[in-house]
Amino acid sequence: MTNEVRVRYAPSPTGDLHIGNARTALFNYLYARHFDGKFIIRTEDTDTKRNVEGGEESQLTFLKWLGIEWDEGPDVGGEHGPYRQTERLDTYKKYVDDLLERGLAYPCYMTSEELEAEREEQRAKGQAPKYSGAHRNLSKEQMEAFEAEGRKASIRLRVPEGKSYTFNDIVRGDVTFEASDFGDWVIMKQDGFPTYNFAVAIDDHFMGISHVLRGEEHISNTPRQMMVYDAFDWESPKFGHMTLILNEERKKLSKRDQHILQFIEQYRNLGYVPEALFNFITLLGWSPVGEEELFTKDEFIEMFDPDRLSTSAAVFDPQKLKWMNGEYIKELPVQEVIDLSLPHLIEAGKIEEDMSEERRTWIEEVISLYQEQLDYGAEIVELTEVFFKDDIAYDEAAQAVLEEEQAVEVLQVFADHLLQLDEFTPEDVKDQLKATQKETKHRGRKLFMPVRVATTGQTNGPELPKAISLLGKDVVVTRLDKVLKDLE
RNA sequence: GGCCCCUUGGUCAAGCGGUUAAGACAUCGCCCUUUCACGGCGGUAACACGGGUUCGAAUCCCGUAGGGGUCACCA
Repeated sequence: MTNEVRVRYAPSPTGDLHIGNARTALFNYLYARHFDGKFIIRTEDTDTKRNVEGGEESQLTFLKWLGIEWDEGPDVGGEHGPYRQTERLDTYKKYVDDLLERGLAYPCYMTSEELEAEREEQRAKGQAPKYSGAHRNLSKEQMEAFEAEGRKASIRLRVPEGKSYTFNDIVRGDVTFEASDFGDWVIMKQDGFPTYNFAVAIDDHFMGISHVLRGEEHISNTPRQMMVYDAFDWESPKFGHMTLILNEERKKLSKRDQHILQFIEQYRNLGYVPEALFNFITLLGWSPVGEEELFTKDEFIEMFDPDRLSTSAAVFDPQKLKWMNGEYIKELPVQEVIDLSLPHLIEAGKIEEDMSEERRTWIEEVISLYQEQLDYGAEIVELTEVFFKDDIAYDEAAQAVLEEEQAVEVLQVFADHLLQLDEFTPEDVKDQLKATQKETKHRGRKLFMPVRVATTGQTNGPELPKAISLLGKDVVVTRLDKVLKDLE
């Protein structure tokens, strides 16, 4: 094996791509690309009960959507495959047998009930739950007796006594664990499938993985994996444990958190831009040199530096993601903003799916009116509300504007002018606004605000002449009349 | 509870022995714009605490406190 950088992302096909996993994938990807190495995907599907249909495909789909590509993996193959653990069972078996033969592992016949009882007892005594080693030295006769009972064995690794395991973590420096903190742990389950820690070590070795970058929750798995490398006298990869992503309660982001969207799919569905998500996630737990925050993927690859991985956990801030996405949307060609937003208006029933050419032009203009304020596609629905409502409600601020003394006069004059109009372009509307100004001597907010509020119901919104033009003469005149009537 | 990790504004974060302790989001104010939005400028706001080491500590060491992770035949 050379010094080539080979890193991997190893998803379980148990569900969709989660933000935390996406970040792990992202950093491994950046690591590989920055150092001209290879990025590998391996499916860890040994818990067949938890695997979900299409799980792997979904993971890969959203990785691609984020702009992450890989060099080897279950879909593209490679020299170190297969890349699904369930297709590597022979390999695990072979090495388990080897350990068994050398006495470094042994069969354990305890049932899950017995093990649970053991743990309960330890907990009751205030001890750390840990396998007691009850079946550590079973005689041949004892094993046969258990077999005769119909029990099936799992295979446990004999944890060396008195040994300590230190690894130099890429993000944290030296971390040490004592062997005595661990009981003999299962490397192969009763069903013949390897356990996570065993399979990972075997695979990482045979796939030539040079660096293992993963979440901090794996830090205490590292010594277990080191035990496997030791047992075969293999050199272990370098490890790096990235900080966790926390929710606003400062707890590890869990799939059960209702208030935070945490699947990449959800962001895609809401009309987020993949580049923005990539950008945002990369800045969660890593920071570049300078003060800039908006970067392209290539820029990230260029400047990526594992030394700048942060050591303390980061709270996920959806608000900042929203802002960042808005920054990307501002830079997008209008057509892309339309593509991102229009489906949401259709879905919300604001506009019919098969619309006329005229209607399509109209809605596209409405959407483009909001490009600079839009943070994500689905937001268009609430932003454009005034275009689809019959009745508009006036909140306190709006009401206050309408009650200003000049309001009635301004609205009356403006309405009269609009009535004269044949054409209703933004320019025409603007001209009438000017005419109203001349006639009433009101300008600035005294002029615009009552008009804005009366026509849109809001004290803020898009550029007024354009908005009024798009609203259409009938709607605008009706709204003005209604307000004037109410104010009498 | 054992073990491991972490601790700079509300949030993300820079800082790696000498700084007026950056920047961004959020928030507040002002300016620009005949309104709004965008944008620009500015304000409020932080080194968890206690001991050391040092001429000097946000930076190094040790404690304390707090937070988190993990202790499965899940991954």
